[in-house]
Order: sequence, then structure tokens, then C-alpha cells
Amino acid sequence: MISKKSKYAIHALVHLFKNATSENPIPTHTIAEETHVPVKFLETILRELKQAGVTASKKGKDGGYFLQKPAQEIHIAEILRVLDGPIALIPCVSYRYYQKCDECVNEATCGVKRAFLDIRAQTVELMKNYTLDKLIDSPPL
Amino acid sequence: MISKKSKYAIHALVHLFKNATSENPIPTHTIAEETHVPVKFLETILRELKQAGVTASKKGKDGGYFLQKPAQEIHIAEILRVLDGPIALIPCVSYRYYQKCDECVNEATCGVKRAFLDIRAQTVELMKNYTLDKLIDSPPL
DNA sequence: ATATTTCCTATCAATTTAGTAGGAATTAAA
DNA sequence: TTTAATTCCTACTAAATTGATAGGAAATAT
Ligand code: FES
Ligand code: FES
Repeated sequence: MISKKSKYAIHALVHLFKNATSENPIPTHTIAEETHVPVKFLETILRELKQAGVTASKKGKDGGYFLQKPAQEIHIAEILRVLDGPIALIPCVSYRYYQKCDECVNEATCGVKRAFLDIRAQTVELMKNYTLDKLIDSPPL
Repeated sequence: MISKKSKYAIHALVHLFKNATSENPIPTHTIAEETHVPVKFLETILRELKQAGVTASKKGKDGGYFLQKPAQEIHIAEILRVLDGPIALIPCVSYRYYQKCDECVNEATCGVKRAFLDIRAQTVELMKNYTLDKLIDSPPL
């Protein structure tokens, strides 16, 4: 399971994609109302995403948030990496958060590592396919 | 990331696959020494796996654990489900642990749900490929 | 000036994770 | 029949993480 933080983030970002532009930024409280997310929590989420280069903001009255790059370049893998950390399922196959395994004598021949390395690679590919623009709701019939 | 519990479990199960039979069960402390896992913690893990139908045990002196079914029928998805819960990344796409999303008005058309449903399905397929017998270390050259 | 917003830091309660403690029940074998 | 070795069971606990909230300071449009 991903954290609620990441789930909130994804919904908020989809909302920004649908409604915001740099000329028309959307304030946090609006998104919070639409998506039923606690406003103060969402505030910190959007700020974290800004620091990571995903969202951008305009301060003061008539301010708010919008996307810092095209929705086609923001995918689930990136969002999860920013808010939940590594995609890798065990520390020895994580590039950024690598940690040695105490259980294993020889990392080079470890079969468990081999498997999880493959799983991580394929999971990333999967998640990269889901960019924000592919997350909008299907039209109701 | 998966829990340490699940990681310990995978290593322990591979060890059982390599070394144990119903006539020659391996005691917990032996596995704990080999895999450098705290023995009392491993005890509870192997018991949980037994209750889930993965391991079997023989009590008393000369007792220990062994696999309850062929290694080819025990895969990573099953182990993670037993010890870490759902594979699904959000609650609304989990079959066993389903929970409604407060953020979403119409679950039927929700694009986020659609994506995570696909991700779960594909992740399960990926993990099902990794049965215990495919997790043994590669031969050193 | 005023209203509205982002931005910042700190704090906090609840939950989950990663174990530990202490022993009861079972079994093999001396 | 005692002893040693094991699984099994329940309860407990410390540390970390999660999911927030509190209380403003700084910026900006009108
Ligand atoms: S080296 Fe990481 S699981 Fe073996
Ligand atoms: S219904 Fe679960 S994310 Fe929309």
C-alpha cells in the first residue's frame, strides 16, 4: 500500500491538471474541498511536490498551485518516489536508498536480490506509463 | 518496501527449500543462524507461515520446519500477502481488504482506480513468476 | 490597509514495525 | 522416566512512521 499522502497527492495533481494553469493557479483549499483531503495536510503535500519540481505556486491573493511541467511528464513512479521513497521492495536493490543485506553472504550471486531487481525494474516501467493525463476519469455514458 | 518480516521469511523459505524435507525438518535456530535473523522473531514468522499453509512443522526433539507444498507452488506474492497484507497499492483495488475512497465521487469512472487496478494485476503476475525455486543463488564462477 | 494566499517549523496522537519475554506442550532418545 | 530439544502461545514493549494539526510569518492583489 502507498501512503495516504501519496494517494492525496495523485488526486490533487490530477485536479491541477484538469483545472489549473500558471495564469489561473488553484488555491489549496479548493483542491482540498473537491478531493475531501484535510487542507493543512494537503498544504504540506503540495509544498513537498513543489520542492521536488512537480508543482509550482504563486503566493498571495489569487495565488495557488499549478503544474511545473506537462502532465505527460509526471508519472506515478515520480510521485511515489518523492513522497513515499523508493519503489524498490528491498533496500539492496534501491539505487538512491541502497543498504546492504545482513542476511546475505554474497550479494553478487543472491537469488533474492536478482528477483527483486527484476521486480523493481518492471514495476517502474509499469508506473512510468501512468502519467497524469492518463488518470482522468472515464466519461460517464 | 516490504517489511523485514517478509524479507526474513523469503530467505528462511529458500533455506527450507534447499535443506529441509518432512523427514529432515530444520529447527528455527539453525535457519536463524544461517540467515542472521533474530531467532525469536523468526519463530513467529514460521508459525504464521504455517497457519497460512506455506510451512509445516514437526514438534519436539529433532523437530523443525519444512515446506508444506512444492517450492514451485510458493511464490513471492503469496508470502507478501500472508505477512504484509494486500499487494494492491490503494484500498479500493484490493479484493480482500477493499475500502471505499473518500476522495472519489464515482468509483466506476475513477481514473486513478483504473490505473491502480492494472498495476496490481500486473504486479501480481510479476511476483507469481518468482517461486521459491527461482530464488536460489546463482552458482559462483 | 485588508484579505487571501503560500510558506515554515514544530508538535502530536495513533498505528505499525520489529522485536523480546517467559513459559507451556510435545517429542525423541538416553 | 528423566532430560534435552523443539514448536507453540500470549503478552508485552520500544522505536519508527503515518497522518495529521497549530500557529503564525511572508508575500501579493485589490
Ligand atoms: S543481497 Fe539483498 S537479498 Fe540478498
Ligand atoms: S475510487 Fe479509489 S482512487 Fe478513485
